Amino acid sequence: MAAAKHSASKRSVSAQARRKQLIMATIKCIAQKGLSALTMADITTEAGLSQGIVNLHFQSKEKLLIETLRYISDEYRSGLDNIFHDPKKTTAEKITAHIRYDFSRTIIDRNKLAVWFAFWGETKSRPTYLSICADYIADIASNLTQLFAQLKTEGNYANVDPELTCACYTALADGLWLDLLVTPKGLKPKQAYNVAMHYLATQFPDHFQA
Amino acid sequence: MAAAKHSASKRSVSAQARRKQLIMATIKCIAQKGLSALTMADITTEAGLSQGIVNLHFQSKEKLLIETLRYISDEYRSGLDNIFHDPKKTTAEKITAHIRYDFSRTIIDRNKLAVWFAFWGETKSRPTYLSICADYIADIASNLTQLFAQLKTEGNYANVDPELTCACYTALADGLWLDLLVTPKGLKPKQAYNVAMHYLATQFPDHFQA
DNA sequence: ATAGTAAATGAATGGTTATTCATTTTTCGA
DNA sequence: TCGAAAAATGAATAACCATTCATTTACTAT
Repeated sequence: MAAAKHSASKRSVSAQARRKQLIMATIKCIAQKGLSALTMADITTEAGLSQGIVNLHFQSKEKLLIETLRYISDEYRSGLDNIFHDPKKTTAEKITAHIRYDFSRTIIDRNKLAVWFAFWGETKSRPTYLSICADYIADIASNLTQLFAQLKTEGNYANVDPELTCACYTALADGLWLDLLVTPKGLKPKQAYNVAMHYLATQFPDHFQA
Repeated sequence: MAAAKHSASKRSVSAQARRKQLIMATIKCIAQKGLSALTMADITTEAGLSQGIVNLHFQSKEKLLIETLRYISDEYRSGLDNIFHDPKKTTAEKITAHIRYDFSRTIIDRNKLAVWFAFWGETKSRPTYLSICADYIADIASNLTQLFAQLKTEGNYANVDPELTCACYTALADGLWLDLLVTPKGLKPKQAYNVAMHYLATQFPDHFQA
């Protein structure tokens, strides 16, 4: 009856979809107000739902925050896993895809960057946040080190230390993300990508260009 | 009278010293509890003073936080300024000193790192935090780029792009700080220093060793 | 259609916390 | 030594906010 029922308005949405809707609203609100000024009312208003909805679906604010961190963490990790396990790509192509991904629109969305750093800023005092972060970091470092080790063999790069290169690239990417967040007018995504490539070119000059 | 009057106990301290005492307590508390759970009571208890003291010296909690960010920001910047303006150092020595400083005990104190990242996580929503950060970042980048440009000339490094090298080193250092904060058991200060040196060695191999 | 169930609402509650300010303590010049 | 001014205190206040739950609304199976 009547006009079209557009979008996920009001009811008639699965519990999972509602949870995701709330997580999205949380990401937006953290970016807009910061973790420390964030209220339940902000989140539910942003989601266009009622006050009590978060407690209904997540029990508490703290649990919603943890699920939000887990959401962006899983999203990031799964994107990289797809690249790592893609049988159609060579080692060098996987590395290129990894870096492209690190500076793609999905990942360097400033709302999401704000969420990353908001949580990182609290890890020292919140063991749960820390363990979620430590978890995916170890996972990714292991894959990337392996890729660098393979390329070292394939390309006869005698002087490359895969672990060191991985530590350096990882730190560099984190730092570039920070720059993209705090100096959005100073550094553009494309430039950040170029900086990352510039470093890789120093390690694997036959495969990557600055 | 009786026994000795040790340390800055209770009264008889200049306004400036009291302000610094409160800033120090704030740094410790942010590291312990995080920005979002931080209360005035935490800070005043840590300082061993009364409830109302922060409002007396800083007017509000927000102003204390801003002064705290400014404090660590100024401390960091002034240390680098001394190095940059030291007439007894060659260009290469200044760069080495800069990196040593970036990974020295004063700077990578985990309490202070926690404060840096706590504020960075909020910069998107707090223009004041952002402007304090953006300010010192621009300052330091300008000095460091200049040092790299000089060394390029002095050492005939035709392929070095001083601005790119500065952007890369700066991001790398930020990322390594983050690692030191979130994975203290994974990365030690000395290793972080080595990673930074490893990058510089790719740019100025005759002056720095990986 | 309808009853029964699940989802959502939002006003009320209770705990927390920044800020205020009347009072107390300390300092210091005369 | 004394008195005025400055510094510090901490109990009281008022605002805020996460959570609860009785009630309402929507969905589904019969």
